[in-house]
Amino acid sequence: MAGAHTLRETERHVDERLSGMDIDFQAMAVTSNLFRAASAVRNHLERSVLAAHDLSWSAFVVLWVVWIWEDIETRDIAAEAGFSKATLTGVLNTLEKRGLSTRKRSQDDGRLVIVSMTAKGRKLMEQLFPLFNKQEQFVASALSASAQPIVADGLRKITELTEPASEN
Amino acid sequence: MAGAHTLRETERHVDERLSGMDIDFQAMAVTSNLFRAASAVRNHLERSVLAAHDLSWSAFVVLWVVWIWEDIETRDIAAEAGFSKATLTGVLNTLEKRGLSTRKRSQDDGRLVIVSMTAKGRKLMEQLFPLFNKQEQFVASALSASAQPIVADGLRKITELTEPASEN
DNA sequence: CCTAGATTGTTTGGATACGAACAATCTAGA
DNA sequence: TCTAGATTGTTCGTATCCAAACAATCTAGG
Repeated sequence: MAGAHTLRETERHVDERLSGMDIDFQAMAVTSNLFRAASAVRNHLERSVLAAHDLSWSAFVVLWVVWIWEDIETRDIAAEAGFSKATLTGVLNTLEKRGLSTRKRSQDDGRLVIVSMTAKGRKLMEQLFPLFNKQEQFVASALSASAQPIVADGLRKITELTEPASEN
Repeated sequence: MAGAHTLRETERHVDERLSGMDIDFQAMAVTSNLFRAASAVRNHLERSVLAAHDLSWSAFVVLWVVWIWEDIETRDIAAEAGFSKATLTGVLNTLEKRGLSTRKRSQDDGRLVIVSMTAKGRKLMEQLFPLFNKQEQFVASALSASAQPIVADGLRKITELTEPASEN
């Protein structure tokens, strides 16, 4: 993952390569660093926290959403977690098989399915999330105290700007 | 993708849910916003630019890396693009099938494979990248002029901190 | 009450991604 | 020179993910 070139080398090389074109390098740096950072951080969290518990990234995300919102409808999980309902079906099957969450049909609306955590799932998250957050602290420690809220806020604004209004 | 709850609602709900625990909310905001932003931006770029040319995300990334570095070894592409060499093999097959790139064995080292672009591939990138960059500008426009370099720089620091030293 | 359309979760088929095993090639040390 | 180990790209098996089609259910309008 590390790359034969550092980020700075890459940026310099790109600058030269595109010198003739009318390119916004600042904007390019924002997005390309965004993807690289997200990938690196996800890998880091998977290896440092999730792997030991044999949890995939998406399984953890779903577990997290259910833990936070408690008795949540599956359509909301998909929206909250950021992937399709088709994917969610598979993840919920896995979580259910491992006894971490359960499904039940809504009584108000027969189409809806409500997901809730088992005691085992809740216990896992209570144990896991502090470890996860420790690594999140490590990640954020790359930023100065003053930069942290600017970055967090900037990322939120980017999300709000680019996230489509509809879902699936 | 949009979610039944806004980011602010989610953050508030999470704050309440975890109020008893010793959690670094600032760090949590940084990482969770990071993933959400990356996902939203990737979707936005796929739909607004790549879909019309029937290019997958990773195909575009590989094309980009090859375009920038020109006659690059596959091991470097994988490192630069951020995914495994197994994945890269498949992507290069696709690109080659569509006549956008070519492979040739290195003459210095029989194990290595050198990738270069075809004229068709180069033409595509010269047409495509300005459009891509226009959308990158749109993404970055979510940030104030003063925040842009702070965010770009912060993301780079996060990458450098969390990216593992070795690869594959 | 009835029914056409909308909504939801699942299934299906196909694309994408990775780790492990493998063959080809190179390198270092005797 | 020869060989054991390292390195590289590909193949294979498996897991993950999505769009489209589908069945079940709800809702609005007559």
